[in-house]
Order: sequence, then structure tokens, then C-alpha cells
Amino acid sequence: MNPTYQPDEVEARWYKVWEESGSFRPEVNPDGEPFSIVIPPPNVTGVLHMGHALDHAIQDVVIRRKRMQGFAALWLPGTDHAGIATQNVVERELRKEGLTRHDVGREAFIEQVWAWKAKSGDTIANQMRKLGDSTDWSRERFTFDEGLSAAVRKVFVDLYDEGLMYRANRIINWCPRCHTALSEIEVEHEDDPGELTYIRYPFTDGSGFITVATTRPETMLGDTGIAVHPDDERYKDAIGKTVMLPLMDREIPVVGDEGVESDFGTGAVKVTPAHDPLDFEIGKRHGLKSIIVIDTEAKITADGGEFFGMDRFEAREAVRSRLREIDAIEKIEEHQHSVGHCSRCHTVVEPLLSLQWFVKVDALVGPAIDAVRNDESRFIPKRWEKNYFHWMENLQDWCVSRQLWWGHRIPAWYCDDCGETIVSIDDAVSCTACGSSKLTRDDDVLDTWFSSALWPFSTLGWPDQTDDFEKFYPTATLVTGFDIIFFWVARMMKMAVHFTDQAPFSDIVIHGMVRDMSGKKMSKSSGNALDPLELIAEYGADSVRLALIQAAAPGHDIPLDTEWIDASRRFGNKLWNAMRFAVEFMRVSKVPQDGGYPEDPGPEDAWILSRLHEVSGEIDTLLDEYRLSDAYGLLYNFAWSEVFDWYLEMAKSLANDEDRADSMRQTLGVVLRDVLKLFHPAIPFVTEELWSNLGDGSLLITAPWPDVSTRPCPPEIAPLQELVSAIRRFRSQHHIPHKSDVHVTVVSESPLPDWWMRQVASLSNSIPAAGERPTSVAGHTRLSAGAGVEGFIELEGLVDVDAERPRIEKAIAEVETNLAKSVAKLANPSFADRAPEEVVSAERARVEQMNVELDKQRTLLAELG
RNA sequence: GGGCGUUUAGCUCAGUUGGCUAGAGCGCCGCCCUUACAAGGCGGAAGUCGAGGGUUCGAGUCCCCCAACGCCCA
Repeated sequence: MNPTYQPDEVEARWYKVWEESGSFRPEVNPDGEPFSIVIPPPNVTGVLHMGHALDHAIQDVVIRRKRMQGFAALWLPGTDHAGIATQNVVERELRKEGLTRHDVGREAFIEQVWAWKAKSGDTIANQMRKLGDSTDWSRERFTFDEGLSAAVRKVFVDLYDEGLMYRANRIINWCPRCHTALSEIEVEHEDDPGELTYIRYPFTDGSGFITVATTRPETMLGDTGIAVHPDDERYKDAIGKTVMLPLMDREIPVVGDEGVESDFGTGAVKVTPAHDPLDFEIGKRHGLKSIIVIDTEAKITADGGEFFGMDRFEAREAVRSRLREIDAIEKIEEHQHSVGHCSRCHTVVEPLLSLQWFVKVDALVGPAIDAVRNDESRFIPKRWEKNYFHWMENLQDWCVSRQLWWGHRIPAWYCDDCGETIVSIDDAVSCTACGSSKLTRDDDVLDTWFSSALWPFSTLGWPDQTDDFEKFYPTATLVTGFDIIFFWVARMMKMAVHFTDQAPFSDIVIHGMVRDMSGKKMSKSSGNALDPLELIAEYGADSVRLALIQAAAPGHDIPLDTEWIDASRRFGNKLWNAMRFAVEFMRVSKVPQDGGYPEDPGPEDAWILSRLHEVSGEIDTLLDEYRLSDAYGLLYNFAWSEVFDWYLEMAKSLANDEDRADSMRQTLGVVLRDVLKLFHPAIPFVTEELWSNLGDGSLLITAPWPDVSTRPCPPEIAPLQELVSAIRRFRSQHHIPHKSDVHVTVVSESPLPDWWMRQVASLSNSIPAAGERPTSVAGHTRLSAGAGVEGFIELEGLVDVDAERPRIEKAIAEVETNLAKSVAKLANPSFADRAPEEVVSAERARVEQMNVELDKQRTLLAELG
């Protein structure tokens, strides 16, 4: 074995072995209970970022452990066709050649996207392999593959037949850059600086004018009314009158509407039903016309008079200056206002009256809320449930049609002759109403999230009742970031409960976001992003995984720095060397997958085995609760400080003892084996590599999870460790050279065995001897080891007696402080009355112990001379 | 405006039913190349747990209030 661990050499090799051995398939545990996770599908054109690395590390820990526990564990991988994102990428490619998608045409364009997918779609999969994701590649799915497309069609048609899918003219959010409608959730609202323009609209009866304030003056071209609050005293007389719309010379009415906020602007607002959702409602209530004055290119339409053809922002200025010319502007104020931006390309979205398809959500939310309320699905951490409920209870109908080409085309046909709408699973060939064969298919495709919403069941074969669907649905655990609870989790819940009558997963594990050290979100544009693949190349995948897992407290964001990863790498190296030492120097050979405990373990062996089992049990509980960072923090510390720093050091002296060497070897084998097993889900590569030195030729990935029952612990180890530490501290504080002998007289209430003395000698590099308490402690220092064990060291010839005095004084001061606290506590009569018996008696015992200790130290100080 | 989160060592963070002397990694100081690992070992210093109030025998932990920062929704 190399003296240092070389991850790059090891990782690719083991991944191949795992994959080729079929270890990622649930079939490796044919009799196991099913346990499944579907991956949150990354965008097919995407590249892996730290968020994925975190998300995948967590899922891999969960699935690898379940696999080792004997479950038929399935982690289903796949990708999302990511409508807008992917289409944008390919359009960008086209633009380099000076082309648009319209130049190449719909079919050719889609072919080009597929070609792109074929070329770059493997990127993500290969990056996942680098991370070590134990996904079952034989079950890999794509939201746009045949099976999933069939599921999408069925859901669309069923929803339509149930009256839950409808087409309507509504104000939707339109992205003029992506050229498509967006759902509410795809719009990011930001407070942008702007101006509030106050425009005077003259009454037609000549009785002056009414002033309205607007942040979007260009929309006045489409005004068809003025609205005031009916209770607003200022405008009581205005309601019912008409005004003349400046520039357009259109007579429009003033209406009273409860929806108007009286304290905004002048309290009177212009009504543009075609370009504002609230205005649309007002318009509907008062029978006002909708005039579309801004088109899908965000340019002024022919209905915009002299401004026809102008861009919306150009028109804003032009309208304002024309209004100024006719003296229709009262004033212009600076004004911060919320502006919607496309979450894809950040272009300012335009509210637009448009004919789109919508999912009626009322009927879907109730059962989806109930599934969480009755714990069929539970969020971890639980507090996310509140966000989920709040979101679900305030949902608007979901606009699902997108004016894109890349996506699931809407299965609706319109009859050219009678106008009938035909929605069907199979392509329609004739009109169901008039029989005409002149049909036109809807041009639009579905929101990407529509197919994602079906992911947990569509990937398993639904709507067919496949074996996989029967076996693995509903899935066990979903692991995802809080940022897509609304986009994805909520929609999966709605669709799954509606179509399968079951919640799609029982545990929804929400993790935070990976951030940089200043707490900023990592992004390519701000240049603070760490690239997981670069980090893997530098530190190894295990190090990246372990750092993320240890840092990821449930539901909290993770500030990540390469220092964390470096610490993990050092751990990997430590583990490597511990194993190398065990195998090469301690001659630990093959151990069986199970059992293998020494028949007659020595006390050191019994101790580390009992600790191993105790820690294994705690880790198991923590992992069941998805507290991965706690579990692996615990294991990290156990392995390093107890196994490596203590037991391995003990083992060095045991190796020279014929009677003890075999038991030690067996113990060391068992301990390292179980440490590898426990660590494997987090750091699969290095553990698998090390296992090959220890194991019986089997693979660690499918080895049985450790035994977590408890074992008794011999009581002598604690005082042994304490005495050793005390001697080391003494040496260190007095700068006693390593080579100098330190004689320690060990005094114990009960006799201490030889092995104990030998360990003290070897671990503290001292010469201990059992003896009587010195008749006079003068010229000695006293080391307390608890459990009735003390050590005395003669100072003569070793250290200056005076140098010892501050040491003792400090020890006394420390005990005095703690003693005072405890005494005060006990002196409080209600403490004894109200605190539980064991707490009180423990406190009494402490006081007693501290008194004894204090007494001894004081005597020592007095006699020091 | 509503909701959520964060505030603990120099830095970044753990600390889940309230209960021994509040932990880790990194950094810092001292000693050590002791038969794996100097990417290491041993030892050490370092915290009024954001401020204030309350409940309790007992509060980093529960309640109230305030402040700063961050996120989500409107």
C-alpha cells in the first residue's frame, strides 16, 4: 500500500466494478423490502454544480445504507428536458450562425435539440459517476422519453375530461425574450427604481379633469376606463361620468370598484384590462373592453395609434413626451416598484391578455394538503410544512401552456370547420362534433414542470401497473432543496395523490443551499462558484462528499470552503494509513463479513468493541432521522480519537504479547471493518478500496450493515485513559524530554492488573509501579485518574519543585470554582425538593468527589515544601 | 406589510424532549520525525452562547420583547 491515499487512481476503477457487478440494482437484494428514491432530475443540458453534489451526497448516503441493510434499494436516475432552458441553449447555438428557430422550422429545430441532447446529455450522467452516485442506470429516465410522454398525455386528457384542465383568455405573464407565457412562480419580483407619472384625463362634460398615477404610462393607450374606490369622498361625483383618453381620443367611463386602493397615487387608477390582472378583473366587473396595445414582441400594436411598432420602453418615453406636449402630465415622481422578471432570462415580463391552458387546482390541493397533515408524507425538518401549507392554500390556477417548441405538445386539436376542441390520447383525425377532418393541432407545449410533477410515478411505469410501479411506488424518500418545494414538490404531491391515490414519498428531506464563505449563493455570474468536478479532481470525490455531509445540518444553508474539503481529505488519508498500519504492521488479515469477534477479548479489545457498538447504534439512530452531519461527525471523531489515537496505540503493545496478539488482531479487524462499513455510504471509494485489503473478496457496497447491539465495557479503561492523559500533561507542562524516565507510583483502591500497568507505560512513555500512597506527599505531584486511582510522581531530579506549585494552584482553583457552584445548587432547598432524584444524588456525589480531590491537592501543596 | 431563518471560540459552524466542567474543523501557542500517517502525534490557550425581560430548583435550549443580517410570500 502507498503511504498516501491517491483517490484519482481508485475512484474510476471502483465505480466501474460496482456498476458492472449490478450492485446499483435493487435486484442485488432480491428478497429485500423495497426502498426507493427518485432523483430530482437535473436539466439534461446542465452541468453538475455544488447544489447537485450536496443533494446527491445525501441521497447516496441514504440509499447505500439501505442497500447494506438488505433492502431492495433503488435510486432512480434521470434528467429533465427543461423546456425553456434547453431551447434557449440550442437557439443560442443557432444564433451563432445567424439563424433563429423560425428559420429552420419546428421539426428540424426539435431534431437539433435531440441531437444536442444526445451530445451533451451524457455529461451529467458521467459527472454523477464521478461523484459516486449509486443510481440504477438500467432504469434511467428522461422526462421526454416515450413512457413519460405517454403519462403526460394521459394526465392531460384525464384532467381535461374531469374539467380540471381548461383553456381560457386570461392575463398571463409573458416573457418577450423567451416568447412564452410563464406561470406565476416563474416570475421573480424585484423592487426596481421607476417613476410614477401623474396623467390628467379631462372629463367630457368639461368639468375639469381627473388625475391618475401610473408606473407604466405606455399602457394608457389601451385604457378603457378609470376606476376609483366607491367610498372615496374625493371622487363621489366622478363615478358615472366619462373622460376623454388623451392621445387616443377615446371616451371612457369612470367606475367605482372595491378593488381600488385609495391610498395609492391619487386614488384614481387607469384601467387597462388587457395588460394588468387587477384591471382585467375590474374590466370584467364593469363590462369594459380589452384592447391589446402591446404584442408578444413587447411592441406597440396597431391599436396603439401613432406609437405603433415602438418597443414598450421606447413607447413609455414617447407617450410621456407627447403627454407633456399637450400638458396632460401633472407631475412625475421617483418611485420604487415591484417589477416581474423572467426567472430564466431576467427580462421584464409583460402582463398580457392571452388564450392559454390552465390546470384548475382547487380540486387537487385539498388531498395534497391532507397527505402531509395526516403524516402520509412528512417534511424534514418539519417547519417546511408550514410553507407548504401556506403555498397550497393560496394557489392560483396553473398556466401550463408554453409557446415553445421543445416540450410535450399539448394533445388538443381544433376543428377548422366548427371550432370544436378535441383532446385525446391518440392523435385526433376527425372532429368529434362535425366529423370534419380539417383539424389543427395546438401549437403549444406544456410547462416542463408538468412532466416533472409526474416524475415519482411516471418513471416507474405508470399508467401501466408495471412490476416496478407495484414494488417501488410510493417511494420512500425525496431529497431536495427548499427552493423547489413550490415548483416541484407541491406539484408532485398534487398530481400523485390525484392520480395514484397515494402520496408519492413518505419522507421529504429538505436541505439548504451551498453558499460561499460570505454566505452568498454560489453562481457562475458572481464568480464565487466552486466547481464540484474541479474539487473532485483535486481532493477526490470522497472528500467533497464528506465535507458536504458533515456541513449539512438539516435544513440549513452550507457555507462551503475548500478548507472543509481539505480536512476531509486528511481524514481519508488518516483512515488509509490506519488501515495500512493494521494490515502491514499488525498483520491483520481477512475478516468475515459478519461476526469475527475474538472469543476471549482482552479488556482493551472489549472496550473498543463496546464503544464501536455503542457508536454504531447512535449513528444508526441519527441516520434514521436524516441527521447525516451528526452521524458522520460522531463517526469521524470516534474513528480518529478513539480507534486511531487510543486503540491503535494500545494495539502496538498488544502485538508484542503472545497471549494477546491474536485477540487484538481479531478486534482490530472487526473494528476497522465496521468503521469502513459505517463510513461507506459517505465515502464509498476509499472504503471500498480499503475493504479489498481486509474483506473476503466481496464488495463493501453490498456488505451487511454492522451489528448495533450493545456490548459491556470494562470499567478500568476510563481511569487508564485519565492517568495517561495526566502523565502526558505533566510531561508537557514541565517540558520533560521524551527520553527522560518518569516514574509513577500508582495507588488504587482495588488492585490493578499487569496489562493496565503495561498500557500506562506504553501510552504515556513512563515507568509506572503499583505502590502505596507515599507517607508524606512532600516533593511529589499527584495525578488524579478518578475511580479511586491516583498517580504520584517524585519531583526530585525531574523538575523544579517551585515550578510545580502553580500547576497545583491552578488545579485547586478549578475545583474550587466548580465546587462552589455545586454547593450553591445543593444549598437551594427547592433544588433537592423539585429536581429528579438522580440529578440530586449525582450532584451530591460530585461534591463529595470534589471535596476529596480538593483535600488531596491542598495537602500536596502544603507539603510541597 | 405577513411568514421563516440566523446571531455560540479568532474564522466557519454543531449543540432535538431544559440537567455533570458548552463541542468540532480550521487557525493560534508549546513540545515531539515515539516501530501507520509531519496531510501526523501529545499537550495548551481561547466563549458574559446578539441585548433585555420572564418561566423554572435549573435556560445556549422554553416564553415575551428588541436589534442586526438573510430568505420566502404579498
